[in-house]
Amino acid sequence: MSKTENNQSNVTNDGDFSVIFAALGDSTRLALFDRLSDGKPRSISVLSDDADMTRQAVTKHLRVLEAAGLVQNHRMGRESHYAFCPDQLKQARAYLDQVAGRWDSALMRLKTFVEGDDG
Amino acid sequence: MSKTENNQSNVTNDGDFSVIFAALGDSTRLALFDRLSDGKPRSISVLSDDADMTRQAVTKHLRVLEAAGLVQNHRMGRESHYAFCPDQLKQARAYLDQVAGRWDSALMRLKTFVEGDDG
DNA sequence: ACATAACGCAACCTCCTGGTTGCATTTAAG
DNA sequence: CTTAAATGCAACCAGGAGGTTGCGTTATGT
Repeated sequence: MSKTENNQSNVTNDGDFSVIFAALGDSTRLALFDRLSDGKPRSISVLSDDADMTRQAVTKHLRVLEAAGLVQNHRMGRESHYAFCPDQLKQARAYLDQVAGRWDSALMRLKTFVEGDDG
Repeated sequence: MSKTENNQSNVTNDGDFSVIFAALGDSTRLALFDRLSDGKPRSISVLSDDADMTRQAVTKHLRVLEAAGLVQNHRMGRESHYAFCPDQLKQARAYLDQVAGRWDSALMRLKTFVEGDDG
C-alpha cells in the first residue's frame, strides 16, 4: 500500500477499526453487545443464563468486547457488571460513513463524467 | 436469549451482520475493502502487488469479502477483477445506527427519569 | 459460622483461519 | 506457435479462537 496509486484512503490506522469489527464479527459477541445496548449493565451470570455455553466462554467474549472498547467492566461486590460503551461504536460508524462517502463521490464523478461525455 | 427479559433487540438475524463484521475484522481485508471504495475494480495481481503476502493469500481474503457481499468479482479475460459493492456496507451501517439509536434513547429515558426525580 | 453464589485462573482440546508452496490451466502477447 | 502472465486448485502447516473442565477465591445471605 504505498505510492503506485492515488491512495487517499486517509485512514490513520485500519488496524484499530479491524479490532472493533473483529469483536463484532462473532454472533455470540454481537448478541451480547446488542443486548447491552439498552444501557442496563449486567453481571456475567445474568448474561450467561440464556446463552448456550459456559460462563467462562461468555467471560472470554466479554473481555474481547472490552478489549475493543465496546464494553466496560465494573466490579460490584462479588459480581462484575458489563455495560455498553458507545465510543468505539461511534468510531466504527464514522469509519463506515467515510468509506460509504468515498464510494458515493466516486459514483458522482462517474455520473458527471458519463453525462458530460454524452451531452 | 428468550423471554426472561425485555428483548426488543429486533434484529432479525445477528448472524448475518456478524459475517459482515467478521469480513471487515481483519486488517488486510479492511485495507482491501478500503482501497476498493474508490470504485475502481482491480485485478488480483494489482491488489497483491503492494501487499506483503502471497497472491493466494490475497485471493482468499477477497473471497471472504465476496462471500460477505462486500465485494463483487467479474472475470475479464485472463484476469479477475474485484469491485466494491455497497449494499452490505449500507446494511452494516444501518445496523450500527440502530444499536446507537437504542443506546441514545436509553440515555434519554435515564435523563428524563433523573430530572423528573430531582425536580 | 457456613453454605453457596459469582467469579478468576489455568490447562486443555478441537477446529478454523491466515498463510505458504507446488502445479495445472487459461489467456494474452510477440 | 511459443512464451509468459494471471489465475485456480489442493495440500499442507502453525497458531489462534472458541469452548470446556477443574479448582481456588471472594462476597452474600441466613
